[in-house]
Amino acid sequence: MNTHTFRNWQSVQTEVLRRIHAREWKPGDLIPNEADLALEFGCARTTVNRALRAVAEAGALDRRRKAGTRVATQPVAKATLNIAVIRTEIEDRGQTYSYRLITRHDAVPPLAISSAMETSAGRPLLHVGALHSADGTPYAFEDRWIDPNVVPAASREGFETVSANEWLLKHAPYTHGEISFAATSATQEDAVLLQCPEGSALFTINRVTWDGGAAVTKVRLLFRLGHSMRAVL
Amino acid sequence: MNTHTFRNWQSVQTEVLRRIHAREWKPGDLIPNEADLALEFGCARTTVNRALRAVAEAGALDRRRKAGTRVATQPVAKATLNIAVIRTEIEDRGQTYSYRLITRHDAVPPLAISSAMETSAGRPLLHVGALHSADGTPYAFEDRWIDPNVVPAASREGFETVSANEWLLKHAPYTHGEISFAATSATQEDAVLLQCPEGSALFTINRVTWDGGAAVTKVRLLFRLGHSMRAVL
DNA sequence: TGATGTTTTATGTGCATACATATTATTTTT
DNA sequence: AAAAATAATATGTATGCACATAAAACATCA
Repeated sequence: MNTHTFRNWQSVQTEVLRRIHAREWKPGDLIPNEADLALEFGCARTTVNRALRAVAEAGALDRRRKAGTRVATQPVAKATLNIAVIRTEIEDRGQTYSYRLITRHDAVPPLAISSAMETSAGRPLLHVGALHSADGTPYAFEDRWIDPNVVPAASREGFETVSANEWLLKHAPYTHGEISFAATSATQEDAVLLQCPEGSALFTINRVTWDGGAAVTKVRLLFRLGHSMRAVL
Repeated sequence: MNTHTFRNWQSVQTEVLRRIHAREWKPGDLIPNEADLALEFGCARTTVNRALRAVAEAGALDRRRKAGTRVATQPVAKATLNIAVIRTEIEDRGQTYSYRLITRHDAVPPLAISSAMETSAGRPLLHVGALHSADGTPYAFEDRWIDPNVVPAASREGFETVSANEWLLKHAPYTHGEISFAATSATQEDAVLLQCPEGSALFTINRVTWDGGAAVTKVRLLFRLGHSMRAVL
């Protein structure tokens, strides 16, 4: 049949994807093992392994030791979002970025914040509010809590010219984090800041970043109506 | 100094991440080349390569042939979203899923749709509207256009019991797609369907999937207020 | 029958080696 | 001095081999 040989892992990957796509290997099907495929493709098992691993990482194959490799039944689409600094996000679109600090003070956070950050309830944290604008129009409102015990340098930073969004990325390392996206209605306060009607649908990002066991910061970003976040599948 | 050897790529990866995190290798820094690291870590260059490749894929390193490997200056956070079928999304939370087809007919789509799908302006497509519910309460409204030329079988499918969301994943292969997230205000029609106040902030997903050069389907998913989409960083 | 141990098997990984390839750095030529 | 050819170098990848590991399949025993 196919006398052609596949000399590199990319071409093996392409062929594997083609077979999945052409339904030669149907969802749920167990595909031949690496050794057999290597024989068929005329390459080393290592090469097949590399290709199958890549396809599996992309979500189209499920692999388990001994059980073998099968075509994913629920090809859970994996979208990789690139979350950049707001300033560069705006500048990359060719718009002019401006920034305005609104509040910056130490305060005891609401319970929702202290429990999400796993800090003791009564301990004050650094609270920063700021507005990011694109071409003069409000773009996003940043509402952030920072733990000064975790990032002592933040207490000495005014955040008057550099946003916490940007400053933290540069000065506060983190090991992991959680992010969530939602739609929220603009409160009266939000509406004033973002210069939009009260009740507007705002795209909202909530993020908590951790450095090991301690929360570094929790931020809520409110984007003006019309904002959308894109990704490829 | 460190007499310890790193025998596997995961431990090398951990050590590399530690150094980046501890600022031993600062953002922008050129790190030692693979051969030197292999020597230092007491393992093969292949192993170092595997580890560095993984870290680079995660976004913390930038690698270029001959130029070497350097710590990413803009650690653009990459969040990987798992977009599942709505039914399983609901069932995985232990809720009861129900589905109701609202409309299904051939129609000439608005220009916004036909141009996004790159179909000729006047050609009718299959239009499906359906409601997904969790524990009896409306959860998401699905507004979908399907190209019957690309998925002929869809014309023979009633979508009365199986949602297009689920049916397409099983029957219509795709090569790639775009997805975007936004917040929109509920129109009166949306409000009735989702049983929420008019003007409510709805989390919205817009997705177009392609099979090679042809658009398979374009879908708009409106989620009830309160819905959020999570990911880890 | 059910629990427990053993074998088998497919994937996962490490290593030495060789060569490929993209870039940068250097040298030569015009 | 600019352009072109050439060398040097770090990453990228293919291969054969060996062994690790998880988990299914099977056998054994109470």
